Amino acid sequence: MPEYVPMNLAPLAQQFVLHFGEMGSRWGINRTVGQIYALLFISPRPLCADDIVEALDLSRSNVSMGLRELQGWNLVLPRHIADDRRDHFTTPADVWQILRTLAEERKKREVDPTLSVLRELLMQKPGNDEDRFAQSRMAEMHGLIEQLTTWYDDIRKLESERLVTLLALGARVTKFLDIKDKVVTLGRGRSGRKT
Amino acid sequence: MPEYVPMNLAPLAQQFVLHFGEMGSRWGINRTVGQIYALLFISPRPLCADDIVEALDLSRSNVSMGLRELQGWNLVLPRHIADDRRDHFTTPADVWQILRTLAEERKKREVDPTLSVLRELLMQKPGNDEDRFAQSRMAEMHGLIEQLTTWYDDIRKLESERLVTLLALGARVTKFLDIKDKVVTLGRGRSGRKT
DNA sequence: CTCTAATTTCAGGAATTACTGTAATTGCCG
DNA sequence: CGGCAATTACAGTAATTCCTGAAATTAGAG
Repeated sequence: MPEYVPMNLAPLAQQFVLHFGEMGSRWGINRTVGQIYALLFISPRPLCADDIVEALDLSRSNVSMGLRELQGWNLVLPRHIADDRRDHFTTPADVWQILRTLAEERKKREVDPTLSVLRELLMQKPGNDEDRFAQSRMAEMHGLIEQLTTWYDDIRKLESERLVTLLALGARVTKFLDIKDKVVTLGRGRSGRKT
Repeated sequence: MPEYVPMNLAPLAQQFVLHFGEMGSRWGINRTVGQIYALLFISPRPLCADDIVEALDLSRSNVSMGLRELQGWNLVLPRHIADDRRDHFTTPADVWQILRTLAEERKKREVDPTLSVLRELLMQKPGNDEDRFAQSRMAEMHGLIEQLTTWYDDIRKLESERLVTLLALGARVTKFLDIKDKVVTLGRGRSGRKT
């Protein structure tokens, strides 16, 4: 339903903001939080809460809660503006930095808790065969997540330029490994791993 | 609130199932869908809807809807069982395959729509300077997503063993590039790219 | 310290999403 | 074709999440 939404926004900006609002629910944030983020992302200068109220026609307190949530995700930063007592907010300029933040926060919320539960459950003694099977499945899942997070820990420190290079290389990396697969041991800091 | 939940499940399985239920909301699925998936994941044999009703104490129709949703995600597959008219369901055995499916489906739901909206908005003529700035931001976002999806398209075809190797290599790949960064052009199928 | 602008908290109501039981449908078997 | 088991659609209700306006709090300026 294309419910009427009075926004004081240029058409391009408005379409962008509305899209982020709609996607919000799929991304685990709500509509207004999505809209606030989108607005800040495309804004050429930091905005204060009242600017956002005006642009998106939300209540003042809703904007306050939305900004708080976005700050909790480190996706929005307070930025002081000279000669204005009101807080202003921006999104970081570098989109690759934004990606890193997003990855970090989603990992923290969406995978770390599961990893720790899995570790705990794998410590318990199985009561019967069903349990034993269940634990073997949990072990597989645990192994996969560990592998992914180890890789992520390795990758996340890369500065943007490097990361782009690595992405551009993509799957072609494995071509190397065919020819010369001892390289896997090349720059290893720590000693042997289980697998 | 640790609301009373009568599940007919071994303690280990129950803890796992409850955890998936709680995480469900963070993952964009609801509690019961999370629980159903968890149960199938650790079950040594395919289960039918009634088994799930029994194990999790949900209504029959709720289970039906949950299974439908999980099938929509390709995370759960119907599996016919001899001499039983009822449909039975499993999760795929290979966790790496599950990861691939998950990535595929999340991309389809969470990034593709945004990519296409961005493309569309970038075609439009800006009405003023604000629009021009907004478009430059959208172009940055678009570039990032394109880069990621290109990489993903490259990676997703790898069979599990290769993928594991690539993950294990991690950031060390870039060490190579320092020494010999012409390799970037090695196996390129298509001609030059913008960046 | 007081006054005022800015922000946040919070309780209640609105909107959305999830769940249930019943009724309808499907499809297999004789 | 019935007849029966299994599944699904759906409407009503329960639960959750979201949003608002009013009241409380915070913080700077004078």
